[in-house]
This record gives sequence, C-alpha cells and structure tokens, in this order.
Amino acid sequence: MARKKEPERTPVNQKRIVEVAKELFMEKGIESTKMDEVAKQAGMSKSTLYVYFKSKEEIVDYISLEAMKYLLELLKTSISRNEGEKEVTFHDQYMAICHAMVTYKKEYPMNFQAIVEEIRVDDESLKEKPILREIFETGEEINQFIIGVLLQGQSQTDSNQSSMEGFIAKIFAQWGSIYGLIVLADNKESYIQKCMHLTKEEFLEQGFEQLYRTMK
Amino acid sequence: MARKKEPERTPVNQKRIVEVAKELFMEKGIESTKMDEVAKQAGMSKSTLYVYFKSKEEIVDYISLEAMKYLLELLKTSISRNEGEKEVTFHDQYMAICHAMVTYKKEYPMNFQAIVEEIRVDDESLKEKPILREIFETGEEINQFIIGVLLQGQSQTDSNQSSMEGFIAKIFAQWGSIYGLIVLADNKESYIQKCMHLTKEEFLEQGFEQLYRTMK
Amino acid sequence: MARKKEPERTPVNQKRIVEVAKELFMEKGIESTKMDEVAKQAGMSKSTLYVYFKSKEEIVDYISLEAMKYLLELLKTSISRNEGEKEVTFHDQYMAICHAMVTYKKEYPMNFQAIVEEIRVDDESLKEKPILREIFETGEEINQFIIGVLLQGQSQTDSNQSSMEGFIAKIFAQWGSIYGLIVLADNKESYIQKCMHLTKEEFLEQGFEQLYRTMK
Amino acid sequence: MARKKEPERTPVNQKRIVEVAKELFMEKGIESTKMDEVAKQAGMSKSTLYVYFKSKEEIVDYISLEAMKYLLELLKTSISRNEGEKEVTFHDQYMAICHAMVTYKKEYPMNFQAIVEEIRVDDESLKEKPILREIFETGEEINQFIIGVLLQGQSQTDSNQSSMEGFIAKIFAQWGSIYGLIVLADNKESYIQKCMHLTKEEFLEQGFEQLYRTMK
DNA sequence: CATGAATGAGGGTTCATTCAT
DNA sequence: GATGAATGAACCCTCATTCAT
Repeated sequence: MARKKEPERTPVNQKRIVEVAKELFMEKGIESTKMDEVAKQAGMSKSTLYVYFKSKEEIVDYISLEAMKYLLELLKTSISRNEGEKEVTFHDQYMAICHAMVTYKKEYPMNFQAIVEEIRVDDESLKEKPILREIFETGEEINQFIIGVLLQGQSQTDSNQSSMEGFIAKIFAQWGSIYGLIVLADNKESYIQKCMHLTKEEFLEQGFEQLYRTMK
Repeated sequence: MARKKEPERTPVNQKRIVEVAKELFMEKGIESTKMDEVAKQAGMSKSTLYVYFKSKEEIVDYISLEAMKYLLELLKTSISRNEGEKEVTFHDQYMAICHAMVTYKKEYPMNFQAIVEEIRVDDESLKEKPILREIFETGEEINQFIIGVLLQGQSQTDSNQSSMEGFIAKIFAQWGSIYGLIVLADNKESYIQKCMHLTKEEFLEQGFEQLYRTMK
Repeated sequence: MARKKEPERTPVNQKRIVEVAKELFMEKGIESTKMDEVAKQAGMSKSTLYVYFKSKEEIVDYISLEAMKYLLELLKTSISRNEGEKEVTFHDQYMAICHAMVTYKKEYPMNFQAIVEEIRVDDESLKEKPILREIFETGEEINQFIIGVLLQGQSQTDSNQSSMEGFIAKIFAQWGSIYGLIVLADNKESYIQKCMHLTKEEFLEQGFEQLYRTMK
Repeated sequence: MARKKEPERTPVNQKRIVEVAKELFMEKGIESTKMDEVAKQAGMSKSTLYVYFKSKEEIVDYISLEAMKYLLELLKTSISRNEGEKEVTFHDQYMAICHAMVTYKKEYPMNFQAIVEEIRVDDESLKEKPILREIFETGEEINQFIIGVLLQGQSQTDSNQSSMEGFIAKIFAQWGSIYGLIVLADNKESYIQKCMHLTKEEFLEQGFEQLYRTMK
C-alpha cells in the first residue's frame, strides 16, 4: 500500500542539485553561479535542473529555507546542549548563540546577510511562491527563540527589566551588532591578523565578550 | 580678466552621469542598473556615457571614491563641529561618528557595505586602475581617523589602556557592531516600528548608547 | 549491434556553422563577416552559435586548423598519387605541389596568406587555446613535408648540393614565390586575360615552369 | 598678384594628418587604427580630421595614392641612378627593381599588398572618388615602367623574344614572385635566421638572384 | 524522468561620423 | 578653420529558460 520509498521525498537528484548549488553559491556567490555550472557539477543536463526546480530563483529560495531551518536547529542544539550541565549561565547561552551564528555563516555564507534583511512578502509573490511563507515563518521562529532564551537569561541577571519592548529592542540591537562583527571579522581577517596579531577567532571572542557586557 | 570656466573641472555631463548613476544604484543596486537606464535617465545616448567613462566599472569606482571621500569629510566635520563647545566629551564624539555613519548610508547605501569589506588591490589591477589606490588610501585614512579620535577619547575616560593593539581591536569591533546595527535598523525599520514601537532613529540611538557603554 | 551514431563526432550543427562561416569568410573576409550573418545563413539563432563555439575567434581558429590539415592532406595525396606511375620525375612533384597550393587557395582563400605568416604562439594564449598548438604543428609538418619531397627530388637532379641550409633557403624562396604568383594570378585574372590573353591557369602554368627552372 | 603661399597647397594640417595616419597604419594596421588615435597623435581634435578628409577611407585612399607615387618615383630613381655608369647591366636593373620593392614595403607596409591587387574601379565609386582613378593610373604607369625597363634589358640579353605578350606574362610572374618573396622574408625573418642562419637581407639577395636566373 | 538542442531578450562596449558654435 | 560634444548603428557575447522526444 504505502510506497516503499516514503522517506525519500526529495528525489536523489533534487538533493544533489541543492548540494551542488549551495557549494557553488558559497564559492562564487549566487549571481556568478550559472545554471550551466550547476548542471555540470551535478553531473546532469541543464534541462534536468528544471525538472526539479522551476527556476534558479526557486533553488535559491529552497536553499534559503534550508539555511533558515539549519540556523534554527543550530540555535536549539547549541542551547540545549548546555542544559544537562549543572549551571548554565546566561553568559554561556549568549556565547552559544554567537558561535551558532559563526557556524551558520560558515555553512551558509550567501544567506548570512538574510538574517538582517526584511523578508518582503507581498501577497502577490506569496501566491506564487508559498515557500516564502515558510522562510518568513522560520525567520520569525528564530527571532522568538532568541528572544526567549535571552529573556530568560536576562531575568536571571538583570531583574530590573521594566519594559518588554525595550528589552526586545536591546536584543535586536545585539543581533545586529553580532552580525556586523562576524561580517567584519570574516572580511578583514588578514587585516586583523596583521594589525592586531589576533586570529579571527580570538578577535571574535573579544568582540562577543564586549557585546555581552552591554546586555547586563 | 578672470578666466571664465576655470572652476568647472568636471564637465557638466560627467557630473550628471554620476548623479544619475548614483541615484539608480541607490534604488535598484549596481548590478540591476543597466547602462541603458543611466543614459536614458541622464537624457543622453548610451554612447555619450562612454565619452565620459570608459566602462560601467569606472562609474562604479568613481562613485566608490566619492563615497569614501564623503565619509572621511563627514567624519572630520562631525568631530570638529564639536570643538568650539566648552566641553566635548568622549560620548559626544562617539555619537558623532555613529551619526556620520548613518548619514553616510543614507547618501551612499550601495557603498555602505564597503566599509567592512577588504579592498583587494593586486598589483595587476592597480596598474590599470589607479583610482583603486585612491579608494584604498582614503579607506585607510578613515580607519586612522577613527582610531585617532577614539584613542584620544579613550585616554580621557579609561586611562588604563595597556595594549595599543588590544585597543585597536576594541575599536574595530565597535566599527563592525555599528555597521551591523545600522544595516539592521534600515532593513527592519517597519518591524522595529511594529514590534517595539520605536522609530528607526530611536532604535539606533539606544543601540549606539548600548555600544558606547562597552567602550568604557 | 553496431552503435548507431558513432561516426558523427562533430554534431551536425557544428559542421553547418563551420560550413557557413567558411563560405562567408571566403566571400567577404573574416572581419566583415558578422556573427549575425553566420547565424542567419546557418538557419539558427545567434545564441546557438555560441553553444557550439565559445567565440568568433574559435570558429576562425577551427577553420584555420581545418585549412592546415586540408593542405597537408592535399600535398600528401598529390605527391603519392604519382607514385604508382613508372617514372615520377622531380618536375611532376614540383608541379603537384604548385597545383596543391592553387587548390588550397580555392578552398581556403582566407587562410592562404597564413602560409607565409609566422604563427605567433606566446605561452599565454597557448594555455587557453590549445588549438593554436595544433595549427602550429600542422604548419611545421607541412614545411617538413615540402622540404622532404623537394630534397629528395633535388638529389635526383642536382647532386651537387653542398649545404643543407642553403638548400632549405632555396626551397623557402620557392615557397614565397609560388605564393606570390598565385595571389597575383587570382587578383589580376581579368587583367591577365585582357593584356596577355591567357587564362589564369595558363599564366600559372607558365609561372610555375619558370620557377621550376630555378630549382635545377 | 600671385598668392604668396603657392607651394603649400595642402595645408599644414592635412600633411600632419597623413603623416600621423601613415605612421599609425604602419604600426598597427589600418583597421586597428582609430580616428581617435590619429587625432590625438596629430595634436588636433577629431572634428578637425573631418575638415580635411571626408572619411577615414579618404585618408586611406590618399595614402594609397601617395604610396603608388612613391613607388613609381622610387623605381624611376633606382633605374636612372645607374644610368651614368659605364655599363648598366640587365642584372643591375633587375636588382634595382627588387630593392625598390623592399624599400617600398619598408615605407608603406600597409600598401604593399596593393601591388598584387586589382584596383576595382566601377563607375559608381569613380564618380564619388576621383582619387581612385589617379591610384589606378599610377598603378598602370608603374606596370608600364617595369615592363619597359625589363623589356629593354631583355632585348640585350635574350634577343629571341618572339611574343610580346608572352614576355609580359613572364614579367608579371616575376612581379608576383618578388612580391611573395618579400612578404615571406618579412614575416618569417626569425625563422629564416634560426633555420638557415641568414639575415633577411641575405635571404632576399639569394632569392632575387634565383628569380633573376629565370629571366634569362 | 531525463535530456539534447535551441533561443529570446538583452548587456556592455566601440567607433566613424555629425553639427552647432 | 577648428572644435567640443554627442550619437546611431552595430557588434560580440551571455544566460536563464523552453520543448520535443
């Protein structure tokens, strides 16, 4: 009755396309990656790409969603990993989030910017691309998760949080700052090395700590 | 007696092209702006564009340099404007820098990202595009200026700065954070409005203050 | 059993493009032949051209190699054709070469000049266009073949050939002269007809005989 | 009464344009020489070019005529220079012509090919470009001159010249051969050096001698 | 499903030439 | 005469996408 291959919802080829596309997007950016290359690298004909994806944009969207899901999962894992331990401090959680972001950028550099971008969803495009809703919703979930974690941590540390909204703004600002810090560290790695004698990781560690202090 | 057209160094059309190109780059990005559109908007034929600029890239480079110079000037002006006043605090100067950045993004959004990007200058391209050197050097000048200002301010506040390099790293981290904050505020303005009941400006003000605290 | 499409190594369209391009190059020269025309004449869209050849230059190179190979084959065939006969004189072989050249120009007029041109092959372009090496090597092979044939013939006729180098120079000079003769005959055919009452072929015959005499 | 500057029929600028154009045509070929470069090199505005010449083609034609006249003059001079001497052999004159050709190519490389090309003069183009007639006529004059010289020489050497036409054909063939020889020597100079250990001049000398022998 | 084959719709760039001043 | 300014008409090339098989 049931089909045998139930778990393989996405055919092997679809997976391969996404895999290859992601790889290429990482290396040379989305714009510079041509469908020709994706096809060649994936070892299939260009037409086959279009069997699985209606357009290049759809591949991009697909990967965007994947990225979002990955980040959400990453955050959840990072946080929960701490849970077994005796004393999970706010500091630990804050750092866990930061490092999750770093990992995320390593895995999805071409989607890193998305975390500070508004996902525009006019009804028009939503009709034709329901995937956008998913992306948007996952983004929101990430937002809520972060806020939740930090809110909880905050109450441990600074009980004098009068306004909820003010606190969210604070978190949001953190979010932007972390984003900027990571972008900078990545782009100017060699400059940092040369002028400050720090590895990218060391620089980030200091930066995160600096930012952490503003949370308190 | 006096020569008539002495001051008009850059021909009217060149100015117009840059003006129009900048406008379009702001609106739709550099890649999406076609030379056709620039020509049309500027009210001249496409060929005429190429009388004044050898290529699209040259227009982009020209505007990049303009942007860099603009930012440097902006920073200098912002800082010196305070000088007349009785007491120019470190806080004032820090905020001046932040606001200069905001203004800069308003004027050159398509070049905002450049401030956290490495300007790659292989000898090859430098030979053919001396403008790249100018861009690079202006970028360095900006770096030095910022460091200079904050260093001076720092010594007022926190005299216990042992290592120079460590301090520069701190400033650099600030730089990245401010960048991220502004990007976020711009992109998510409506979200901020909706969820936090803050204008973009208010949000930024709070964010800058938050960051400022880490400097001390 | 037997594979169906094995022999069709070059796709039909590639062949067609080369065919058409060659035709047009012959008629109006390479420079004056536009890709638009090639496409139109070949009955396909301009983009399709670029499926089979990366650039116009590549078409030109392809035809150049084809031409070289054609000439080499032609020379070999012309010479060997005589072999069955009782007595193959040096004269026969000399004339065979001359006529091969005439045929070659008829088939590849736009490549005729190449036989007196140096094939410049800097390492740069050789890396990116390995076809250049093939062209060059076929050219060398032609040289060697000619020298071989005439050297052999020479020893029959004039056994008093002291220096090898001097002999090669002699052959080389012949080569240039034959080239010039053919070019002239082709360009001034009507003039020759009018002033000398000779067909192009008759004129060439006489010319070749005249040159032949200098070989002895 | 008479205008003062009678001899300066061609204004200074016209001369300069031709001079510069010729220089550039020599260096990089006619096609590759842009009007922009001519103007710049000539130190005048592009528009000024068009004051003196209706089109690029007109410059080319002008130089073509100049070249033809130069060659005619050169031939005449070369031949007459010998006249004072006691015994001007046919050999001397033949060589004089050959060397005149070499000199001609040195001075007008871009017009060298013209000597074996038919000057097409349909009535159409002749109406609009009377210069073509001049070019054509000078070409004819060159032809006649050569024929005259060689005819005269011939009668000294080989009195058994039955048919005039046959003789002209012979001369014509020489003409083509000399042309080819010079082209080859120029293009393959380094090859000649490498393989035959001859300078271009030595190679040509031998080649000319070789050809000369066929005249007898 | 998979693909070979083909292409429409541009995109940036070039250059001889014109014309008002 | 001389020129500054402008351009029309091409030209080569690119690439996401389609469709019959």
